[in-house]
Amino acid sequence: MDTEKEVIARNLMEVFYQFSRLNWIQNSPTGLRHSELIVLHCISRRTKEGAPGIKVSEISSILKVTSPTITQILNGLYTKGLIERCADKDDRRAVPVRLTEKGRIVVEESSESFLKSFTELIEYIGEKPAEELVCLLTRVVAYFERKKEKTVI
Amino acid sequence: MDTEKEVIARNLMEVFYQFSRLNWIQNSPTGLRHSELIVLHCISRRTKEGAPGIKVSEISSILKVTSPTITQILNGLYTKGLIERCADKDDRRAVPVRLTEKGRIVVEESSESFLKSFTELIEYIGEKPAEELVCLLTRVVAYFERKKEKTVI
DNA sequence: TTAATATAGTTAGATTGCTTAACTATTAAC
DNA sequence: GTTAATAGTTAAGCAATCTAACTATATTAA
Repeated sequence: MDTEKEVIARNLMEVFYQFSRLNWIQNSPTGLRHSELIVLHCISRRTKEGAPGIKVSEISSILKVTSPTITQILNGLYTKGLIERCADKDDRRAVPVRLTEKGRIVVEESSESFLKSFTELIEYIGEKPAEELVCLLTRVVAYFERKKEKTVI
Repeated sequence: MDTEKEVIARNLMEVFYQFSRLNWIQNSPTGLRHSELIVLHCISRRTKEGAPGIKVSEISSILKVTSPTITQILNGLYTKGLIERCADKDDRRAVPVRLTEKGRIVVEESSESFLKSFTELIEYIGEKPAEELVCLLTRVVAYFERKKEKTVI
């Protein structure tokens, strides 16, 4: 006989699974992969803050993936002419990247449709519930990340 | 200048990203992949309901992946001795699968630790908030799945 | 100053989790 | 009986990572 908690736990697992297979990142008309879009936005965000570029290690750290992962994604974006690689004047090892004009256009367009998609989601579930969702998911993330640390030790 | 909704939208995107990269399926001591664990549990659930086995198409439908995906996972589980393939007496095409004794043991052990992990999560965020989370995520899933249908047409 | 250590990024290879295409055997519909 | 649909399988391909190994550069220690 399941306890109340066990029922909730099962429901959580199930909805987590469903979410895990969700395409909340919409497909790009320009044929970019999801990972590429995310990195593009990451670069855009940083350069909007006034930085001349963003380094592989910074993207890697922000997105919590390894730098070879970022390098491969950047290679794709570079091939598609959406980013350029610069030289860092303080550190010859570093390779800051920034958007090309083409990249900026792509980011702008996808930002708009992205934002539209999410503001509509907020309208769908309500503003207060959306804020609540952010809060709850943040705590879920915190729980599992702390659990992961414990497991490692 | 960002509107309130845009701020919430950004926060949602960010926490969705973090959540999507979360390992809420814990690693199996027996070296099983996450996908294998999920399929094992799917089989277990159905056979607990009294069915003699579950077909590829049923798993495929429940988990919302294609049948070649399921076949490949089943191949792995079969190799590891965790499932057996049966003959369907009504339809010679169908291949119902069920757990071996070994598979039952694996499912039992992982079910326990799985459930423990999630009941602790529920204790962490609270029972009412956990129920709220199920509800909210379910609506998020519904929103994006409906949005996907629209896009296809 | 030189040597040892650490760091930034890259390439290559491997794994996982899917998908689609093509196929065979079987079943259902006409 | 013939045609169309279905169940499952195999093979190949793609996306999204990771680790290992490497080179060049910067930092630290001797």
